[in-house]
Amino acid sequence: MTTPDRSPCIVLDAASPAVLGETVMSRLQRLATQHSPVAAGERIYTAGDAFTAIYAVRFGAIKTVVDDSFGNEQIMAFHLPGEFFGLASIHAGCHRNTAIALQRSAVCSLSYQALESVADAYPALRRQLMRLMSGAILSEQGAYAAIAGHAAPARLAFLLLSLRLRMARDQPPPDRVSLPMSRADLGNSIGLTPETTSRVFTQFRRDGLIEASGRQVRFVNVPGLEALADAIVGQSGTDQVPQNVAGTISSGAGGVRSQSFDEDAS
Amino acid sequence: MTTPDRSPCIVLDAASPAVLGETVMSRLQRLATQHSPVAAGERIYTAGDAFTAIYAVRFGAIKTVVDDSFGNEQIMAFHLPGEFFGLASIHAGCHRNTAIALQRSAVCSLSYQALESVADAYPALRRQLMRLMSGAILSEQGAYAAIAGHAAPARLAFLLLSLRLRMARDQPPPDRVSLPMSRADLGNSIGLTPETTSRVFTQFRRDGLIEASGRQVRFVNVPGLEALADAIVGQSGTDQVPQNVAGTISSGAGGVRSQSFDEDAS
DNA sequence: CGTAGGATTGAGATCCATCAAAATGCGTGG
DNA sequence: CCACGCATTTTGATGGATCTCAATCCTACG
Repeated sequence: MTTPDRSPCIVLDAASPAVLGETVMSRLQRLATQHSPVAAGERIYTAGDAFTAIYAVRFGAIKTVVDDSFGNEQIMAFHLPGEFFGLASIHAGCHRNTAIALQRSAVCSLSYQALESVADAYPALRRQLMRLMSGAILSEQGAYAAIAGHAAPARLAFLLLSLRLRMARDQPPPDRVSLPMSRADLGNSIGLTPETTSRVFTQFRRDGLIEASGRQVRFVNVPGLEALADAIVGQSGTDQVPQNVAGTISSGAGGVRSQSFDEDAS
Repeated sequence: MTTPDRSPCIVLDAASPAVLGETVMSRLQRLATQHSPVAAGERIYTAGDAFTAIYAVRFGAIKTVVDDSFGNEQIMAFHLPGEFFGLASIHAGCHRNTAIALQRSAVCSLSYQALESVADAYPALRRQLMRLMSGAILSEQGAYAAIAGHAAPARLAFLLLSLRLRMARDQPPPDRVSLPMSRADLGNSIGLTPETTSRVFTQFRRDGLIEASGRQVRFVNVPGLEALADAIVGQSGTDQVPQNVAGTISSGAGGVRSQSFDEDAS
């Protein structure tokens, strides 16, 4: 599974040398391990495994899940290309969730021990790591607010809009997206049954909000969806970048963007 | 509000000098600012404020909330003595939630800039900070799993058990606890209305799981509550420390323990 | 072409929010 | 010490939203 790293990890490509410097970048690239693609359904790591590295998605899509006593799976988050996962496991020293590929996917891993060494030497990297972790907390909070005390349409609208923004890494938000996950997974992640999820989909279709056939979704009326999701996101509706902070965009819910290593305006 | 720091912050007291060393400890204590107690309902910080420091609870109890478009408040988490809050705001550079005292409380703040400086000099502190952040992600995940697709009794049982463990910082779990928050807040944090929350309380009373009068709660049948909450926590029921990692315990949901600065077995 | 898994739709039951009202607790002031 | 007023808690009745069970349809894939 651990192949020699030919092409540099896309995640590290995304990181701006302007922020971290060429030296840090090259050191980071050396400690990144490319993994060969895995098929849909394959596990990247399993709950209970020793924690040794954090992961980033190169292509495909990953879900992180936990299982309850009865074996029911609860999806914690989806992780799209350029996003990190496995950060929650630093604390415990072993993985607290299981990472499963939703489709043919490839990830790269950053040895946490090595990452610590490099970070010891480069404060700038350390700060980016802190921001990355903080962004993960923020994402969780957004997802939490999304499902706590909100109706099914609001939850689904929120999730779809979030996925739409995250699927286009830098491009303007696309009209059409190809969802990497089933209706069941989509619903599970926001606390809905597959049936209810499907029903809300057809309702959205009837209301002219989207066109959907299978996993292909076309966003027809984005403002309409946003009106539904606004009950969740709050903060005056527009989820704009706060101010002129050395900042990046944080999607309301979902994965942790590697963009956190970026610096767009500086 | 910012008074000279007389007594060392309880949070830093909890940090083990054995891990960080006396030098780091004294530097940390110097950058910690004690704040005078605030009354119930007072805000520690408000969403939109510039982010300058992370906070820890000395005594009392804090809730962090976000407001949706309609002004409805959604409680993200409760923070009990010894726990940190405000970590989600590192990413954005400004606070993304509002921290409100549930009762007369005191907090201390750690200037983030100063914290970074000290962390630059002391790798051990940096690692503890990373574990602290990771623990926050873990807590959010636990809370998320708790409310996603679970019935009201399971959610409330989970929350009560979590609060019970966290109210006793090191002592064995107490039979009786005095909840710092109203039924409404209790319910809001797990996506329930005050009425439903009250009903589940009476149901728990009828079933002999707890005795409750006002905010005083006596845990009569802990295994019974755990059976309800087990549908959430999963992981083979017992939430034990993973292995012989340089690890600490992470309560399933809620705040971030300052215990993260501790090292019990090493 | 046939099968299997996913998606959709339907009917019924259940859970929870809502609206409404009564009861309890608590601080204040008489 | 008691009475009052307000907030919180509790309880009830009702309706709506979502889950469950079940069947059908669709699509992808062998």
